[in-house]
Amino acid sequence: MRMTRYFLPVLREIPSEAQITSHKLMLRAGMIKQAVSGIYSWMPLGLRVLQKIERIVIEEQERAGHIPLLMPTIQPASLWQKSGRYDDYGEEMLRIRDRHNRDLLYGPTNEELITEIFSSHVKSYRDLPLTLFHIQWKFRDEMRPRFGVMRGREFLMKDGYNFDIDMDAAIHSYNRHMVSYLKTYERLGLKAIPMRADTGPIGGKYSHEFLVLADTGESEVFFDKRILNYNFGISELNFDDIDECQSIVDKWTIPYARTDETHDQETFDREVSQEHQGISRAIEVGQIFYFGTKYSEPMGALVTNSEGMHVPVHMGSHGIGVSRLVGAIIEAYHDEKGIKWPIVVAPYKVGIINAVMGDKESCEVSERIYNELNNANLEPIYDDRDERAGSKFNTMELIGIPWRITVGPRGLKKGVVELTNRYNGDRVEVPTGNIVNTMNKMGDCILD
RNA sequence: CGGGGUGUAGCGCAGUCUGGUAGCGCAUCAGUUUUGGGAACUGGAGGUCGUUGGUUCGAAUCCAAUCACCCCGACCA
Repeated sequence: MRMTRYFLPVLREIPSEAQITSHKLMLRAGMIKQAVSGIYSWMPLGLRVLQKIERIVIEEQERAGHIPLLMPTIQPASLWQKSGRYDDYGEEMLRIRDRHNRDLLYGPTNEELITEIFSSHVKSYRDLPLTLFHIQWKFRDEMRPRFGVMRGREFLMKDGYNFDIDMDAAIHSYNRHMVSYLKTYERLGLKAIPMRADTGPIGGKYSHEFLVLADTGESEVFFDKRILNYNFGISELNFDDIDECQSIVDKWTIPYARTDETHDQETFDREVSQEHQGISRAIEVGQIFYFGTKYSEPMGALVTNSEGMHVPVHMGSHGIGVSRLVGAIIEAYHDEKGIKWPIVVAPYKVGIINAVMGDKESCEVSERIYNELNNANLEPIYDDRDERAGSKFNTMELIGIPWRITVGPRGLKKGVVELTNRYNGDRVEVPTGNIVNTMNKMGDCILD
């Protein structure tokens, strides 16, 4: 992308509405624009990041065997009346009425809708297990939205729902989700710790929240610090292997890790020695639930089991806050100059700075490098604006592009351009020829 | 929803106490000179001072109502 043709409304000054780092940086980097309290437009740069995260989430879901579909944002009130949640959900649910006076709502979650879909098509245990998911905008009319996309009213969420024949099978689905979530967060460059959680309005007995430690987090968490050394790794695993999933879940959930809702100081002291006790603020980036037949019973989601009996399916639901993750990643990856995107979610991978627009050779070499990187799918963004070099450096650092190639007469005299790593500041001079090779050799080392 | 704060140009702010018809920095537009860490000069454009009503000869300024946004709390992916 050429900056002269792009729409990148960066701000030099921090809008007064923002308090926390990620919100300030998202506004300054021109990623979002508030439409009204807790509701944002995603500007081109922000959208690219959002979509990259979405892509990773989808890939990991499909890898775990979960099936994508897409449900609407608007739902009929009647479904929620059937489950009994229409009255329970309260003011957080945005209720709407259409021209025929029918009661609708902007979905805060989709248990009812998915159960309806499931029950009208699945009748036999032979079709189980089944896990369906989608990534869709949700709306929860928070009393007090804040922190930008971290706590908006409208938010993008991946929510998935598993259907199993009995509790044992559903627990495996629960475990499978935990494993795939751990993998997803790790790919995104985040250390997310599963913590025992309250089930809230979703209901049920089993639930874990995934929390990323950050000073600006909304929850206070208590955990065994040794969990921080755990690495999921990228090794292949079989999501259908019940024992393998269970052992991973055990490893991650046996050490003490709880939010303030479920924290118990006595247990904490008994299970974790003083030196290993960790207390921190944290951002919740996902949650998984097993709730059995809470929805399948009232909504009549029955299947025939192997004995020919009609039984309600066992269900769970699972959410990843996709739009919130954008903020969470920035909280984890930034410095005083701006964002430092992990390369897997970076909106562009390489920024090209033409340091002297008046210099003919600089322009030619910049153009050539831009075209080469583009053709190699290395997602370059070329700052071809007629600006001072300093201004371009600052913009590139603010928007967090992982690699920067600086082209200018100083280097070109020696036949080199400067390659700078946003993550650690390392810079090397590289020959102007075959930049694509050089970049490919650099690999994905930004998460290390 | 309780408590507090703020609304003045795209962004950041001053002016409000003490009423006299709006200003600064950045951004923006034109031109010239510049050009490796947010350039300089010259000239220009841009504001129903959140909204409505009131007081007054006169309101950004005083009074009232209202709306919006932000912060602290209680609640949530």
